[in-house]
Amino acid sequence: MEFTAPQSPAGLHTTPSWLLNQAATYAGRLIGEGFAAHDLRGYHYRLLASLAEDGPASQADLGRRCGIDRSDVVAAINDLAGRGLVVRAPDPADRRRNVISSTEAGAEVARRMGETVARVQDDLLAPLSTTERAQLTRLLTRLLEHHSRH
Amino acid sequence: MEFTAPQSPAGLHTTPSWLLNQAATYAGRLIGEGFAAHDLRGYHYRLLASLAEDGPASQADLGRRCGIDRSDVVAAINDLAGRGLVVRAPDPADRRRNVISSTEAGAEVARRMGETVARVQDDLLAPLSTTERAQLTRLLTRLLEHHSRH
DNA sequence: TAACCAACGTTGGTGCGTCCAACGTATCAC
DNA sequence: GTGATACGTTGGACGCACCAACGTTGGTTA
Repeated sequence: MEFTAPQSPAGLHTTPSWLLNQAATYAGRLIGEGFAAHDLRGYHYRLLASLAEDGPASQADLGRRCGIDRSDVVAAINDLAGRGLVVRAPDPADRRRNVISSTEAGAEVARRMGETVARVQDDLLAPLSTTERAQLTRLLTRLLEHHSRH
Repeated sequence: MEFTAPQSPAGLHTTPSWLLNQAATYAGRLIGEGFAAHDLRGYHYRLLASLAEDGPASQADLGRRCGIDRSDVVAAINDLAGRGLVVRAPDPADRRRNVISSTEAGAEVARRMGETVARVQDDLLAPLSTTERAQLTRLLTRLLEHHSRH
């Protein structure tokens, strides 16, 4: 893949937030291309993966689990339901809620997209040794951990 | 700042591209808030910083220097010119081109936004030691370097 | 029981960053 | 001179993230 990095401003080349942004943009491009093969996007994968891993949930809970706004969950679930990857059923115990469950087809798509994601990691981290990959993962995890507990 | 990290899908918690995306999103939020104080956005900063560091250039060259599409450069330069931060003048040597130069005010705004960016780095990297910050920067640089030379 | 507040799904809209296609104009290489 | 290329510009698209508001339903408290 052709990835032409911006040349400047030179000062940004050593600015962590810029490097982070660039690396994430590149990773996102790889991921996006991989997902395009399934004609789905990031939101769909997050939802399918969450359903596969943690089971059925209301839309609001799904949104919280995946870090997606309630309103965006609606649209994504519409897409997934339209393709039979997910089932939306009213919750008899609480009529405000819809219970979303993955279908067999949905679980299969989640599995294949997961493979795509795994392949992308290898592409992305190709220049780093195993130790360095762990280092990077650890540093990023620490960063996020810290900022999520304000 | 309140940053509520998504809970799941659990598998993503250790996926580098996901961590990268999350960290970049958070950094972008910090940067965006800082820039909002100047009523400007990322594109504007990149352009102003590039002009300050590497001097005047045509819009196309600016786009290449900053990694911004030509068409997006047009709009951003319109904004900057409208605020007197930048001057757009036809290039006498090549009538296809506009030469964009930073004004004094533009240079000053670039400087102040640069300070904002520096402050954000400190916020962002707060949980990491000096050594770890250098490590992170090095790893990300290696990553980008590798992928930009395909 | 009635009043109130909170949570749910949904609609519609905003913003930023990125990218692409197409046009008319100007320049360069042959 | 002709054809390819670069330029600025317009107008549009997409993905992700976010917000305000509404009607409906549920829980809490007076």
